[in-house]
Amino acid sequence: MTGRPTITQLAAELGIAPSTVSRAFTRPNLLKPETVALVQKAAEAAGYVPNHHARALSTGRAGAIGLIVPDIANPFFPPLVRAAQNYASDLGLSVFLADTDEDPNREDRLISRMAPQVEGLIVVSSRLASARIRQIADSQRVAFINRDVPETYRVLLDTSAAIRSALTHLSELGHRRIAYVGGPPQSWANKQRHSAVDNFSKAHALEVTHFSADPGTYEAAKALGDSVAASGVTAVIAFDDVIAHGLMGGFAAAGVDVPKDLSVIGCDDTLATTTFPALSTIAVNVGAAARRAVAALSENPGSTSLTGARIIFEGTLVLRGTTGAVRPTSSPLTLEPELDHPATRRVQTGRGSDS
Amino acid sequence: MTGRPTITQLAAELGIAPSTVSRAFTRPNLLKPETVALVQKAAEAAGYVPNHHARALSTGRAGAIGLIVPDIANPFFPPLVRAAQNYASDLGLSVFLADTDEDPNREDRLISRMAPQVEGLIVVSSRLASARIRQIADSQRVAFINRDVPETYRVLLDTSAAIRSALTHLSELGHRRIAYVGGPPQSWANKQRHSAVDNFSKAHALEVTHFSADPGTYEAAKALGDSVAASGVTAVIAFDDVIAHGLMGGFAAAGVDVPKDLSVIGCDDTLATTTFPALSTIAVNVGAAARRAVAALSENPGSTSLTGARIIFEGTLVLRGTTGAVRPTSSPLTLEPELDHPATRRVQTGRGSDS
DNA sequence: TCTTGTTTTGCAAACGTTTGCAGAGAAAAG
DNA sequence: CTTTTCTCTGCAAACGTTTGCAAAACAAGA
Repeated sequence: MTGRPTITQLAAELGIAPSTVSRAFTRPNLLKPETVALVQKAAEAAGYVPNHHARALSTGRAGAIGLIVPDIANPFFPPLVRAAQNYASDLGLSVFLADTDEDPNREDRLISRMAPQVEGLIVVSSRLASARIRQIADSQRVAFINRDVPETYRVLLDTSAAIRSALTHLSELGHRRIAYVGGPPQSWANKQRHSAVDNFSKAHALEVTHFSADPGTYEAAKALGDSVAASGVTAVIAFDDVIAHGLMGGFAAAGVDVPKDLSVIGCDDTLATTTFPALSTIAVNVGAAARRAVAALSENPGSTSLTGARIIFEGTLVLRGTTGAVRPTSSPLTLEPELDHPATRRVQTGRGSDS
Repeated sequence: MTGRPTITQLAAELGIAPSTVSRAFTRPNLLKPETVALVQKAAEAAGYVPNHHARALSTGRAGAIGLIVPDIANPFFPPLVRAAQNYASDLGLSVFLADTDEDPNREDRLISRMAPQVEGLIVVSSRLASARIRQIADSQRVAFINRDVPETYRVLLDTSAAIRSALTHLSELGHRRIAYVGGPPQSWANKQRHSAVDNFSKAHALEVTHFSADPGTYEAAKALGDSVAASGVTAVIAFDDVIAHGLMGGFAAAGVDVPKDLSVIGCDDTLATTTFPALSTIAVNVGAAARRAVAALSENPGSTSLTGARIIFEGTLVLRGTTGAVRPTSSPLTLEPELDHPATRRVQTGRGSDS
């Protein structure tokens, strides 16, 4: 009828003051237990639910956080938003979700628009320039995931140690020539993985060829399959599982057997068991990262920005079915032969603050 | 310093009334253009952003909608939330996302908790009982997707026509014994697809065996691979692409070739191009459904509930690489032979209001 | 019975907007 | 130069909470 009942209506009905009703919910220990019970019964009966907006206006606390991701359709993100949402829910917070569509401008707009109405923001895999990020972090409560800009609050899923394990493992299997197939070039994770591969290889006399499946899609990776197979490498490390999966699709189409002809290791463990053979990959604790970020936002609700921090969760190598010993004869596969040693295509090796 | 500037502060600074400032944003045509410009400049300079909570409190419009899904990690949902979010954003609405974890109680709680703070709710693939749904629909503005309860506002992705096409196609290829591998039993889509297969088969002398990959996961489906292969069917229609994918995993492990030994057709077109061979499937317009639901919520903002409606978007069969002619000799595959004609396992054929 | 102290409740202001109503000018009409 | 009509702006109340402060009620100590 008259819409949802309000605290004032409840109070009138019970012949008590609105403030008392309010306190029955927010600070019941200040009230006589019987009063609390009375109010609760009436509230229950009337179907009263508190108005978040009024509360937010009064307390200055929004009761919500914002979560911004580049592309929710990428399988890396759903588990993350799930974890964030669950944990936020436990803390009594709702979560606004927004998708930037990989567009930095959209991301920037989204941040400005959401920031004022929430307790804080979680920005995952930001595509913004470092300078802008620092600027934002100065005036907004925002936690970044997988973006490493100094003096911001950031939680990072670090795979470099796991990548080193992966490379030593490959090396023990006899692999000497490996490929790294990168993803979105602006991605911090991509840069990080790229250099992890480079550094280790340099130190251990492995020869690495770089490829880039630029938008990071299955199709892009699949299209790269032939070139990778023909490049003479015997193992490949992919930026993430969807690229690994795409490569495997390309390999299968080209008749290249994994792991007999080529070993492949993915990253993120998003699809691992859904490929055949099951994908060896680097598992990464997105849930922990998400929860850490949520927790950070829920603390110190007063402050206008988060104090800088660099939280790291390390990934771990998990071996499944796509890695094996190098073929007895490591002679090139029978594909249209390219240049003997194709000039190793280097894809941006920048090691700035957000590498 | 003093936090974000407010309308009142802006007004004071400019020596005008708060209402004028407010109108400069909400009804600029009521004001002298110069005044509007003046206010806008000052707002820009001061970094003013309107406070959504205050606005919501004053207008009674929340400026946000809620989106509730059973499991964001299931690849069916991300494109849907993406479409919903994009369209909502165009309409100036934010979106709250929540995940019920397939738990009806959690879903119920979530609905009650979110409903009061939003313009309306979109509930996808609800696992709630029909009676409860009707009850909710009576008092809340909620649009359901893929749940068919009379007198509610619901948009349905109807695949039955496409399933008929799929079956006639299989039939033309010579298939006579097919399997339907179902997903979550409470799912409307599952019941609908189940009966579509049944009805058509009955009418066209196809023999259908039912299986259920109950929680609907890749693993469950993969584990079912052997039984399906051994059941003597020559084609299978899966509830969705992840089940189809799981089955293909199982088949691959068992040495069963797709499509030579067995044809498979998925549903939803969520992974289609990422399998090898590429999965034949039924494409479904989740984006349209999501947009329709958002639009419904944004209309008639005054009303306390949505008027009943049944919007249908039909799926279409898309043939890729997993369907082929039945094998010349349709003799049973060489797996441990089960009973000759395993009693067709029937999985819940209920055709109630939410079938 | 009168203090004094404690617990429980009420009053009223505040949070930042929006909006109906009315007042002030300015323009148009007489 | 009035009167009327319009355009523009201001006043103040309202939205539903929370919360500092003070009043009231009660209990305890004297």
